Amino acid sequence: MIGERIAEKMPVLSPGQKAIARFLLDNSRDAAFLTASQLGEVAGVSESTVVRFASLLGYTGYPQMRSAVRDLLIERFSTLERLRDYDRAQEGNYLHRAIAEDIRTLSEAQALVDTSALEALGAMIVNAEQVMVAGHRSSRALAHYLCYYLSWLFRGICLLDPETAFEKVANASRKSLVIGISFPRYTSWTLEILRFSSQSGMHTASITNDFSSPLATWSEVVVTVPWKPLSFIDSFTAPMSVINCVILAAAKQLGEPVTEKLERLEQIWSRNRTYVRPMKESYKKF
Amino acid sequence: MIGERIAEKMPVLSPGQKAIARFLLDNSRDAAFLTASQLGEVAGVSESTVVRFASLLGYTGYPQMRSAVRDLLIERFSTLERLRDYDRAQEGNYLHRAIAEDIRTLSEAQALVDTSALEALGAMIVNAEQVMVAGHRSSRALAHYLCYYLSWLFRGICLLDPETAFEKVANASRKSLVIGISFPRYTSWTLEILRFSSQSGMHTASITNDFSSPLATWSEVVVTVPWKPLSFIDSFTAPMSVINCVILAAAKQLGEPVTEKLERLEQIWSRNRTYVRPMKESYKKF
DNA sequence: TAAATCATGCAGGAATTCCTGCATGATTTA
DNA sequence: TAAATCATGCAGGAATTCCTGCATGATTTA
Repeated sequence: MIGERIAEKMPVLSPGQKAIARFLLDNSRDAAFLTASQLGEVAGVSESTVVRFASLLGYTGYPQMRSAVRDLLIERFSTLERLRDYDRAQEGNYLHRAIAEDIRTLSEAQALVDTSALEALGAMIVNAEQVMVAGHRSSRALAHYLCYYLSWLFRGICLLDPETAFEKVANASRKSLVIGISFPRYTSWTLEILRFSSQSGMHTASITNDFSSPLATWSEVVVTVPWKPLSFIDSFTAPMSVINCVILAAAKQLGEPVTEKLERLEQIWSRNRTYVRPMKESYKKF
Repeated sequence: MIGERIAEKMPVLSPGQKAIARFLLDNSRDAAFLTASQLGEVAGVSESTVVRFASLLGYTGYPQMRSAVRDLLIERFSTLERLRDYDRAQEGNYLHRAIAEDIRTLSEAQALVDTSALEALGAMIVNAEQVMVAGHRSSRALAHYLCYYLSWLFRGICLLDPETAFEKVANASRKSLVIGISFPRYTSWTLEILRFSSQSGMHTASITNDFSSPLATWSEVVVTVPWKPLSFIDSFTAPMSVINCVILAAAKQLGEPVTEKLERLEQIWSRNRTYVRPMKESYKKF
């Protein structure tokens, strides 16, 4: 596979060669048909550089590299054809089917998603003094994700953990919001937190699979997500997508300040080197 | 379109030309890549006949005809891709569109998913003495999810955290596996962990967006997931689905013991009241 | 700051691919 | 049956594409 060869050599590639690599990875469909000089042109380097790139990857020449790209393209093409012909679900191995199942659930989620509930939740988040998110076991991943992005935009975002959850809720203002995330089989912990919060007079919301969920009883706003387990796994693909929607809805309610906040974060990140530096410098490192 | 040109000329074609025409129509996928003499060979005629066939169809030369075949192929390819995309993107509000975008990315993931890489990763997990997962910031949600389910089936699963990550890796056996999860813009921390692990002689793998990812450099196995940000959010819907696949692949490699382990877990959960008791009883409670 | 190393483009020759005149044998027409 | 027409392959030249030595300027190292 050419992708692997590129990955392997990535650190030793020169800027021009990286340009070629990126073009190949992003546009393999078109690259499969280009001559060395054409590829050079679109990548902004000379024909020579392209040819040398091919031999650097271990091909005996440019034509051999192009064949590799072609094989890749043909394979993708056949996969697509096969998937179409045999209607997603049937064909492919168990991994393809697993993703197909997620796609189906997600389509359902799209059809069923309750926009007004999402926007209501968005508004609650914006107006809350503090937002606490409760999710346990597998749902904790979702809770973490939600908290992570909300904390880009809001203050007082907090991921509840079993050790201190009740204390945190007990000490929070009445104007705070507690969001519970749980899917069958619902964890007792999340339910207890939500009940306690609701009974303490706080605002509550839940992200769960259905209105019949026990969480719904203690929630002012319920965002439902169709949910289908995959073998023994819960498959949180659809909930993940809907949580994106929650974040977007909250951001939209917040309005203007979002851009400003994001810009400030950008500066902070670059000052603190949170992310890998862009290409050219990381190249130096190796 | 070339098909029409062929249809038009069909009655006046000689036997050799008909052989070419038939090959082109039946195998346009492969024909798009052949030279005149190669096409002649597979069709059982000489190069000359192929070239003359091209001009008979009204092309100025063989390369022009091949371009037409290529355009056809590319168009079919894009159509297939578009079909998968359900084109719901248009309708609905921004929340519907956000989910539609996720669906599209997921379809792409399904087409591109590298089954062999997933299974290789599954095997690595099964054979590792310990499995440590590194994910930071938004990717931490994914790392948590992966760890959570792996710990149902395997011992020695561990979610690395910034405080003790290097110490844990340094003390782990060489037979352990470190899995890095990161997407653009890659977090430095995850990269460092992976590099350190790889240089310490441990097994490494990564779940990332592309072979050109810096993580790929330090990974024996790379599982790629197409990844598209949604506004300012990363949208980990597709990665979430692929992580399900990783878990499934590992479970499948483990084989028989899975059922047994799950049954034991069931007993433990019910003994510890981890989950809310089934309907009837929980209903009484309220 | 100077020397060394490296990436890159250009140029020109090598290799490949394409095109076409001519010869040959098959098929059709008279 | 004989002449004419046609399809086809071969051969060799034209065009395109690929490859590599050399020079240049950038970057790194000492």
